[in-house]
Amino acid sequence: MNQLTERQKLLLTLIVHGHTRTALPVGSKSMVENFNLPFSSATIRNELAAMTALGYLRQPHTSAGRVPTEEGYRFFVGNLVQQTNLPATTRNTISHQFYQSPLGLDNWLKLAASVLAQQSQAASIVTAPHSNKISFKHLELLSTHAAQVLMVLVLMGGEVRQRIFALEEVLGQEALSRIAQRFNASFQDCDLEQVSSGAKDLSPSEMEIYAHLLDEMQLAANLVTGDVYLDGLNNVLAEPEFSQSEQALSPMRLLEERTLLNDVIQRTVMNEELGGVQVLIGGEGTWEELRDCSVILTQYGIPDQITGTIGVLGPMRIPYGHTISTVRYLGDLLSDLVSETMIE
Amino acid sequence: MNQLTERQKLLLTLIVHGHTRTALPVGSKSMVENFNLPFSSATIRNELAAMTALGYLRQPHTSAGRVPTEEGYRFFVGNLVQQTNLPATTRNTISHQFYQSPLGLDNWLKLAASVLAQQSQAASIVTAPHSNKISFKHLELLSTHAAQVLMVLVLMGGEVRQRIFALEEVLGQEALSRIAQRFNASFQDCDLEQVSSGAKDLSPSEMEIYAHLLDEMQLAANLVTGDVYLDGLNNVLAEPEFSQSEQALSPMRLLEERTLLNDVIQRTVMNEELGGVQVLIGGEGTWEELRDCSVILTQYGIPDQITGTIGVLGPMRIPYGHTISTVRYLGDLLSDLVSETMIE
DNA sequence: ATTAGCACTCTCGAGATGAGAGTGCTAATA
DNA sequence: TATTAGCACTCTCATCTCGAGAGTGCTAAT
Repeated sequence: MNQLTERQKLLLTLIVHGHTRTALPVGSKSMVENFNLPFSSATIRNELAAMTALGYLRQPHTSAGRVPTEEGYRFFVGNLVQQTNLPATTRNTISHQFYQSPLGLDNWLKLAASVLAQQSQAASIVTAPHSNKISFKHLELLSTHAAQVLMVLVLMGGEVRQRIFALEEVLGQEALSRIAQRFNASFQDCDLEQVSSGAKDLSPSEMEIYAHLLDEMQLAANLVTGDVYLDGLNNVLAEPEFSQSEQALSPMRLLEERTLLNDVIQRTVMNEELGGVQVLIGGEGTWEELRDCSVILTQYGIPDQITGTIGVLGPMRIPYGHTISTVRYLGDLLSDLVSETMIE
Repeated sequence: MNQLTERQKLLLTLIVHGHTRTALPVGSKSMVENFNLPFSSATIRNELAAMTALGYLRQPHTSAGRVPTEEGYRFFVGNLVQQTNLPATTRNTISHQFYQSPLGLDNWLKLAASVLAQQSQAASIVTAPHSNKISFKHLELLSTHAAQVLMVLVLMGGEVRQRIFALEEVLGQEALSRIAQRFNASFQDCDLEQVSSGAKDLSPSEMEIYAHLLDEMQLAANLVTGDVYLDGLNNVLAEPEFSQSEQALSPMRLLEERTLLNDVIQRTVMNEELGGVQVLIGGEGTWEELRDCSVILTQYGIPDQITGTIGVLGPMRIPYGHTISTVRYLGDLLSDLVSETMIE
């Protein structure tokens, strides 16, 4: 690992900040002017040449200023970025909004997406929290119309799932309630496996209902269907690097297609740094669509029990310090909210 | 009302189609070539001049071809568009997808949005169906943790709403079930007004729960929170008229901001034509953001009971015939699905 | 090790130019 | 009278040139 001198680190930091602000390459002369540094532009040029050779900087063309490479950003985020805690006033404004918002997890998630988008001036992504291990909490069966039944299933963690189906035979509300009561008694706190092995002496109608119950739990376990809240798409579209609409399409696709998003989230949950916040810079060689983007993500919720993801997608020159802090703060906030409303 | 000759109608139709395909102004010479018409370009020029004077056509600049004006599109949609029914194979492909999709209204809505976006090559909008008159169907109270309670409320129409709150006093599951049972008995099929006037002899805890119940019903009645499913945003971004990212932002804002969307939907439900499908061309003087856009909407569900909206936002040169047919078909499909799963 | 100076390179915006497509008008034609 | 051929004219758009501006690398002096 090639170490940089302190002065080189300073220069890298300045270039990152400068380029973050202006979206333009930054050159030696302008650096001296703007930051009035204690050395001359020629000195800086020498340093920049060295860092370019090391792969941390890049020139869009001969005789332009320098721009950080992916490597450069990675080094910056790994070693140089300063972990500012969000100022107290900002924190208060945000938590106040949550306090004022109507109750309910989905409202909070929407709000989190909205706040994050506004704070980071980028696109935000919030996935609904999801129990890793599903377990049965409560079942309700309601007669709706003829043989049709509305099934409401409550899982550990407070996840509520509903399904409407029709039975072969018409059953009244009393009969349905009795069945629900029986299932509630036998499956209390059972996980998917226990429920699937625990069926005995069922009548045909009970068997049908049991099948739907099992199916719904399985669906919840795999949960391809988890809600995803997006906000601030226009922020990323407004960035100059995405001004040609083609360029903007690829990251947009990522946000719209669930599968890609899941892929990114799953592969990113590996290591723990920056207080659990993950930073993915420029696709990391894996995601061609993200060549010019960075993604900043964190998990929230209760580890190994019920977790969701909150994060941001923006241009590679996103203000890392502030964005990382914001993502972490909102992640912690959502974690608190989730554990408060958690069913034990 | 200025009537057009048959030939002028033909020419208008050709211009609309031509411009829909190419996004370019279409001129007299190219029309003769492409459609080999039985009259010369000079004749066409005369006609075009007349129609330009009438306000149906417009020249982006002197000596360019013609483009339909809002008026022109409106005339086209009002008198000239042919109501193609969707080809049977397309209909089958679509309904097959619904058949294959996992059960559940929200999945259907997502699917509808996705199918519509793909078919129309524009942005699709689907709002969740919403009961116009809220009425109580069933209440369930579950103890979660200490004094915390999960309330699950089922409304007529199968809408399920949930809320978590804490009581002053800790109540066991049995006590909660008893309260729920009592509420279920007294409020069966009551509407908001009846529920709000029907509270008598309540214990302090019951009073708390009752307040939450009432609040949740009120929330459902106003339903600012209704889910909206969007898809195909990239389709509209890909259109050449929105290639400068600024231009694209305004319609995007419309889609992201709930309020604007509701506004458009509400004001557009007036008259019935084209089989209930509404066509809003170029903002109609009211919505500046939609100057270059058209919106095609229809209501689905059961009129006056539970309704939602499905539609499309695209460039003004959207293929009206096909898009209108598609919106209508999907609206009908959703209506069927909703009434099938309707709670009486 | 740092810096002043200089020649050189590259982008970017401002005109200049010409091909192409389209128009309106006039006069001839069916 | 309706249609059409012909023509002069207009406007855009892509391409080109050209000079200003910003930045670089290198060399020689401090």
